[in-house]
Amino acid sequence: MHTLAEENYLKAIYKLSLIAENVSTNQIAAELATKASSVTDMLRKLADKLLINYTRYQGVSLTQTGEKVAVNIIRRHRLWEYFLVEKLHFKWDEVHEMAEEMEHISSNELIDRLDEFMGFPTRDPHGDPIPDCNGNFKTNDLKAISAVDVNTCGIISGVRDHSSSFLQYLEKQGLTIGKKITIKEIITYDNTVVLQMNNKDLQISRDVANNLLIAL
Amino acid sequence: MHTLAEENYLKAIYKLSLIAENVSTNQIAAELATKASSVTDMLRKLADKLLINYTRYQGVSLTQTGEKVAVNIIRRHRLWEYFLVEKLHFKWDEVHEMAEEMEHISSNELIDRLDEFMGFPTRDPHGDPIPDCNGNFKTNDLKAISAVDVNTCGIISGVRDHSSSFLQYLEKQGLTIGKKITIKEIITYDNTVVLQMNNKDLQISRDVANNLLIAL
DNA sequence: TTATATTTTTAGACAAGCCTAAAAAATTTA
DNA sequence: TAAATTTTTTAGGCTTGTCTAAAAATATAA
Repeated sequence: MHTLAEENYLKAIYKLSLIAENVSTNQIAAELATKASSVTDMLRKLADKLLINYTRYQGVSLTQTGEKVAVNIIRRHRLWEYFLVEKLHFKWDEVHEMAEEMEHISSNELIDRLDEFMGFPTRDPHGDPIPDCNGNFKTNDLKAISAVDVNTCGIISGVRDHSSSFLQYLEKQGLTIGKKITIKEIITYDNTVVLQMNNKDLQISRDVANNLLIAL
Repeated sequence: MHTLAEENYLKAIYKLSLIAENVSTNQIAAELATKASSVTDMLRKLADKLLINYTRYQGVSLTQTGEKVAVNIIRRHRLWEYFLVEKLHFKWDEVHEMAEEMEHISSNELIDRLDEFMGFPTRDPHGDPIPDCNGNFKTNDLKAISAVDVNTCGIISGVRDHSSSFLQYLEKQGLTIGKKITIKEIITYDNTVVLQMNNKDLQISRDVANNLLIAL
């Protein structure tokens, strides 16, 4: 269907589109750890295939077709992550790279059967929504802990940083998906956040609070 | 670890090595549906990496390392085929192309866990042995139906042709792995073979008899 | 054993996807 | 608004893996 490189570009553009409508060449280059000139080459190719809207110097956005392809890649990625954690018992910080490879297996029939086999899960192990076979999924209505008021309580439901070091840290602190927490205090000196979980207090840095999402 | 192309060449060389010790450039080209000149290029590369023994004009054989890599690819292929049939309920004629992609997912940890998840199967859906995590597997001691004497009986245990048209034909005739059959007669005119299965007679062509394997 | 046919390799080219260096366009700053 | 800076594109090159056409080596046949 599409080459590996094309799929990775579409995924990157999709991800960056969530932050800002129009995506710049440099942003894509940074996301994919490649050079701006390489990005320009690929953008022309993707535009030729009608997967993106592209005018020189003006940045890009996905076409409807492009977005469909991107969402499908994300569906495949998240379903394989779910499989790896729920069926093969990998930890949530171990699955990203494997899923990065597996998401390029092309058969949709395979993915739909995998979905069925696992009971049509709606969230991956990091709390991100899994698109269904039509590409529909609930948009996450989550807030970073750093963005809520003191005394708010909520359920840990997602992360912004998917790096294994961050996920390992959360695991160690017991800050995993589903846990109920209350934001007790924000220390003005360095924005450290004091949480309560299972009747115990826990301090997390501003950085961690920025990357940990809760449902209110 | 190795590129997709390298893995496919190693697999092809391994497969051809089972028929004849030394494998020729043209044989590999035919197996991979490519040109002899392309094969020569790749052989030099594989030889540089010490994966094959290669002298110009003399054909090739796998080194120990090369064979290990090849067997590992076959292990991955067959485990994924097993997964697709046993867990996702695909038919045995539908899984080859998918497994062809999946066999290149690189993590060995993933494959070992998949193996465990499925209870360490020893045969794939076509009856081929699945190498264990050390690369060991039972060699198939099977015979083509065309190669056994009249009145022999045995269990259908493998196929030589993995094409979906052949597998679909077998399925339709009920000639699936595990079935007990007796070779009743070989019609001298065209070598048609008359089988008995479940007390019913069944005629198969010489071609089919050549590609259907039984354990005695 | 020489001629013919086949197989294999070499030479040179091409597409995909990447790179560096330089030019062009857009943006920011003064 | 002109100058400086940043961003993006172009130009040209590299690697991988493929191809065709031609040359070289090997195998077969007369």
